[in-house]
Amino acid sequence: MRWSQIDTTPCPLAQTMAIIGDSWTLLLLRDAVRGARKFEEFKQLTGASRAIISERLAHLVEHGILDRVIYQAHPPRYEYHLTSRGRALQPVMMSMAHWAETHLPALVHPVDRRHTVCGHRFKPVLTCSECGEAVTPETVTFDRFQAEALARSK
Amino acid sequence: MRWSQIDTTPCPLAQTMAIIGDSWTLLLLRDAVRGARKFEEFKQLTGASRAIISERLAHLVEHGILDRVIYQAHPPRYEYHLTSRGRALQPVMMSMAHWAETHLPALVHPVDRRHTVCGHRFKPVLTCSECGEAVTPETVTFDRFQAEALARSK
DNA sequence: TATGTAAGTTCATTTTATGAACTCAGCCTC
DNA sequence: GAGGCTGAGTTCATAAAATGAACTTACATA
Repeated sequence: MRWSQIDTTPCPLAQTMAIIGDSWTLLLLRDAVRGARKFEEFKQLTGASRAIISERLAHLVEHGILDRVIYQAHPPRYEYHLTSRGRALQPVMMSMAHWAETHLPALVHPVDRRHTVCGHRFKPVLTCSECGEAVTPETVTFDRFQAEALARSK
Repeated sequence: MRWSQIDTTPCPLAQTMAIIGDSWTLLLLRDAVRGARKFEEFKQLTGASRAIISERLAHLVEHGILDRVIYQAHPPRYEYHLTSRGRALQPVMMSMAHWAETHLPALVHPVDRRHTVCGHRFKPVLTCSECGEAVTPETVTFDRFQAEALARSK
């Protein structure tokens, strides 16, 4: 199977990877969250080539993660704005960043991540929508996944 | 800049992507969480080519995400087990899967994700370690990121 | 008139991915 | 004891993607 056909599988992880799992794409989103808007800003901040930036921005626009809005008519110039769907990827990015801070402390700089509701510097904690307690790898089960894995591995 | 040099930057997101951001790698981890252990299981479940599986598993072992343990001496046969560092990536995968469920409902099957502490089917919610309230894109700031973005874009 | 800027596109070269076939070492069956 | 089967790979030719540099277009500024 080709990676380019990964978006034909109904797995939510595969679908998400099909949209944001390319090399550079998540860094474009990181910079969009940091406030980048323009083509040259993305180029500067990520360090990727123009062709990649061009292709990946178009891909994100196509999937409703970014909006391409004209900000000057002559000559046409565009900015890329995060949509609400794009902003909704922030938990993914925070989880990834927090994993690196915890498990690769020597390789990364610390992040000054503050919660404006309480004003504190915080760590992101994944919790259960029903009971509010933290969810850990030991306290979660994926019945359907496990059933499928068993079925497929036969 | 080449993607293969992305691991030289101190950004936590870039570091995480350098380890799990390759095509197929996250699907290998997904299947490891679902219980896959053996080379042929990973091949079956992901659909990637042998060369890719071989290379990516070695990469994950090298970065301490998987352990390669021998389970038969003659001929040598290995299993790949998630390490605690690997299991710690579950919040990342849950956030990604939940994003797809919310924003691409037509493309993915639902996930039966249960919290064993309370027994309920739940949605993962990212909360603040300090006040316990949900963290949304609107209630988080990244001062250091924003300062750097400004500095670099000058 | 010359230089600069923004957002791309094009192109030649280098790197990766893909699928099929091959390997190796033992096991299982007839 | 010959032939096939299993598991975990490796090798190879071909196809696809990434890279960096140069080019383009349409204006603005000196």
